[in-house]
Amino acid sequence: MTETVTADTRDTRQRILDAAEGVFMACGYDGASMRQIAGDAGVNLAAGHYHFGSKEALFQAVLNRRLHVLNQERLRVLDELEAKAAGAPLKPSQILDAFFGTLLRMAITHGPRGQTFLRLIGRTLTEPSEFIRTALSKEFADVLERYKAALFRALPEVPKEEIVWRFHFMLGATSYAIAGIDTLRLITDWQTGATDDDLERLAPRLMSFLLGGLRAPLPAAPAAPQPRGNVRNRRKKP
Amino acid sequence: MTETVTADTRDTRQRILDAAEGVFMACGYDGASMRQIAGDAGVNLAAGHYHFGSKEALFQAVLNRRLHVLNQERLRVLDELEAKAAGAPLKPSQILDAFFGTLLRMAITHGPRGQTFLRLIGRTLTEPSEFIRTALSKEFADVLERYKAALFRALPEVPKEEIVWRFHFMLGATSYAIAGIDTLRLITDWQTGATDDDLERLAPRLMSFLLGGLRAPLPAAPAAPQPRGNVRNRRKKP
DNA sequence: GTCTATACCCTGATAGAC
DNA sequence: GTCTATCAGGGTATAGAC
Repeated sequence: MTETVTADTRDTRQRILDAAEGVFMACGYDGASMRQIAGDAGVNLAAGHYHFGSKEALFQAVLNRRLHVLNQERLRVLDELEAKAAGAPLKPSQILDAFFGTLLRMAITHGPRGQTFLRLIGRTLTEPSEFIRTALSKEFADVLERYKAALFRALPEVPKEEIVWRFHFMLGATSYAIAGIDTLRLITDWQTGATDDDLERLAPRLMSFLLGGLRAPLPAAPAAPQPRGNVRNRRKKP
Repeated sequence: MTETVTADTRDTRQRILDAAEGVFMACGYDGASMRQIAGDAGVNLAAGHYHFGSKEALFQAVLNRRLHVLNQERLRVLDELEAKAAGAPLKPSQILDAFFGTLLRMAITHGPRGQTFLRLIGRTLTEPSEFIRTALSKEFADVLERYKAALFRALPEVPKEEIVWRFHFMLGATSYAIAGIDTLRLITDWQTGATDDDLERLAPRLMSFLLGGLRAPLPAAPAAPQPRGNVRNRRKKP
């Protein structure tokens, strides 16, 4: 907490970040406009550009502000688990809880803002813009590497390639569940009875599902498509 | 095939639809522009509005063109399975294959265009715009109702609410896996060795994962958070 | 019926006064 | 550091030529 910035400045930046978080969450990156963000934040349009330089940079700032602490926490929890295990492989459920549970817990403990960010994360992982992919890739590199390694050790009988795919699927189920916590209900037209504390009810259900998927029996043939009519599994590799 | 429209007209409409499919897939709804679509299609900017009325209507047309036949096929396959079962409940794996397998198979048999559409579907399910939700809700209503019922019968020991949630998660894992079939690889920075026939390798892996998740053991306590340090499961209900 | 040209608005971004 | 005024470009939609 140096005093390179005045208290007033910090407030402005913070207000812009908070407003941007909400607008990006509600409208997506393309759908959001700097004007609306500035309006919601109660600041001038130019303030956003002054403090962050561009819309892209603002988006990255919004993302990193919470994503970084989330991923640091994920690393810390994993460190703790591995220290306690003293060299023994962790249980898959421990690893999943450290990765996905930490995410959900953070959203709960951070109140409504945390939920907003959680949904922003869910949406963002599906946005394919180049710069977003770059930003996420950088931010996630260490964490994914560590967790990937932990899963390899935890499931030595499962081919690594399969674990990677399943991590992929788990990420998808999670971001989708999070992003659509109030959206998908309309698509599917199902009343899940959820009202306000969706997150606390979501967590255990999601974790069970993920664990079941991760530990599922391997697909019939290791790398061959299902026995159907027109398979084309000729590889081009020599 | 009446001749209310000339062959040339049909080509224009088709070209616009094909171009729109690609652009919407690549940029999302908000990110796509009518100018780019018209450019890719080799038609004038106004042609899109003439043939479809608006950007929203064009998007719906792109969606429904293939989504409708997909969902009809899903219903047909389910009918067939249930007829063959003669009143007995289906196996969960059959139901999942009818729903998700049909999707993946359609993408394969329709060639590169099918893959483009597949990814568009994946992206679209995460778009929160009001009109998209409405369109999807209408298009999916029957299919989801039928498959939901089939799953209830197939898994009588699992609470219905839980099945609904897990269907939700499966949709997420699938759309994400599909939408990110070449996107996520960059985020995760993993080489999965996949090149061209990702889809055929994806299908069996995904199906195993989904089935494992669907059949996972139920969460410990029906509606209580996991036993952790700082649980706050005091409900506000009286 | 089909396409061309254009209108009109909103976007992100900037320069310069305060 | 903050704000006003403005820019150039791209957004959707439409009036009117063929």
